[in-house]
Amino acid sequence: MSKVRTRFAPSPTGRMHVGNLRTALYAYLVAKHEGGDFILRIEDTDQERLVEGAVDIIYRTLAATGLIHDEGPDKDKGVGPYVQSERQAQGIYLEYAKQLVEKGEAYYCFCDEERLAECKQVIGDKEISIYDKHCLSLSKEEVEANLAAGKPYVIRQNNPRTGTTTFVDELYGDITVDNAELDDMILIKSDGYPTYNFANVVDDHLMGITHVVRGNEYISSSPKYNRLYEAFGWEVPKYIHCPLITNEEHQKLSKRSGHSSYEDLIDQGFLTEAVVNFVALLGWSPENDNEIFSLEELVKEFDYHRISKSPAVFDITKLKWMNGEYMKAMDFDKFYEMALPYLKEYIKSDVDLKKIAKMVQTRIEIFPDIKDHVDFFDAVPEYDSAMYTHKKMKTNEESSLAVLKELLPVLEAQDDYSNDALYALLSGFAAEHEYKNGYVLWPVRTAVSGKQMTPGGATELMEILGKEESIKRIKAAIEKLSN
RNA sequence: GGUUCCUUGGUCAAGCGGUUAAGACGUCGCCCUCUCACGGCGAAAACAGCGGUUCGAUUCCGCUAGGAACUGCCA
Repeated sequence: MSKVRTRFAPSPTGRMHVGNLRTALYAYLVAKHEGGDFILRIEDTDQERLVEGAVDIIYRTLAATGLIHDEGPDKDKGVGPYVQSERQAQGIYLEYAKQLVEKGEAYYCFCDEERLAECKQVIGDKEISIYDKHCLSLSKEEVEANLAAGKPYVIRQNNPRTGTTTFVDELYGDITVDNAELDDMILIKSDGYPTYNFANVVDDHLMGITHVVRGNEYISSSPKYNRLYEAFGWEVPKYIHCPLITNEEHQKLSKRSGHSSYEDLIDQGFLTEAVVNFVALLGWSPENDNEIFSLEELVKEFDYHRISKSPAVFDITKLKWMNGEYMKAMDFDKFYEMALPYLKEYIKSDVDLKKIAKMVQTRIEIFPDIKDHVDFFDAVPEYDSAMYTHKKMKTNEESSLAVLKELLPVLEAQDDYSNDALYALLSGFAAEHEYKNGYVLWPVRTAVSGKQMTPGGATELMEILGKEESIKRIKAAIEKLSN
């Protein structure tokens, strides 16, 4: 058994789509589970779709997610270059295409747009075109003459019209199609660049890729790739086609969903580890029912035979839950560091942000959730006094006013505003008056926060607010309730 | 339209001929509790339909329906 080699071969066209991220993850895991190599190859053969900076995004994303490649443009281990435009410049693809022409497996095509338009037909609302092998009949002399005249050309694969072609997918098994379905796809474009279809096969072979991990959308063109391998006499790699990731409407995840890329998710306050974990489980499940996996654990557990065949909906709600799990499990210092920018954005007053971070850590799923938890620290928001009425606490506006009035001098006399001291004070006060704790703590918490729910209890909040601010807020509440 | 693939609760999914059809998210209820959250316990919720094969089908086969992908000088 030779060493497993997989590759991730993205096009530098923008952000990292979550489908691509998962493909990269699976390719990485297939290799690493077997102690193999993971290779990065940049497929920039479409010069028109290139986006500046997109290659950097690819590098950054792989580094951030921990999908470290063993070989790539920046780490040549002898089968480079790892960027297709550079390989093109070396003439690699044209050379191999010519070999195919020699064998009669491919041919030059000089058809222009006008000629090609004749092959098009509209069925329903779709336009389809099947090339009619028009240029296959050109004699060698005619081809030479056209070439010499500098006529633009493409090189097409010459597929048979009869018989069938079968390829094997590790997950889907044997897939057979009629050769009549196989269009004579273009191998070399008129600008001299290879198409994905051709460059992929040539490079995967030249780079010694043993397992081709890619999206499901390539499954229908795989028979044509197989014919290429056979035409060259090359060994066909193992294919692993991953199921699609869809939106809630069961359609291809698009930019419009707002969370279609890894970078979108990070912008929205998700943690890299959670995104990787979540995406791993979209189309794959472990033998046990564990759901929280670090990348290292995934490497150990990942058996690609357990990848499922049906498409999976990207459920942002479950991702949020998972993110929350990572938030809670995170080392506090690290959490504090990451939460700080958010805390500072929503809290301008001089309070102990570390304490607030601690309160908030078990209550948020993504960082932006912090806002709703802390927006009362700077100032009590406008609120309805009806909030003082709480059935379970047996409180209402009148009882709250009475309690707060009674409590005010007690709180003014208190100097130790630590949570423990305050709690002892208030529960002592309640016991003394034969009140239930909630009967006094509910109005205090409401007075001090103006909110239905807060990241901590009344006394915890007062510890952070401090004596002066707490008293001020209680007084304001008495004022409000008195009107 | 053609080709190929897919089909277990709302979602992710286990299952690979005999099960009370796991587990998770979400939802709902209860407990804990100075609110909320965390945590604990529990509930509702699924084999697309129809035919075969079989002593026995969620599991195998076929058909139907639904969905998706491909059908580019994009990948």
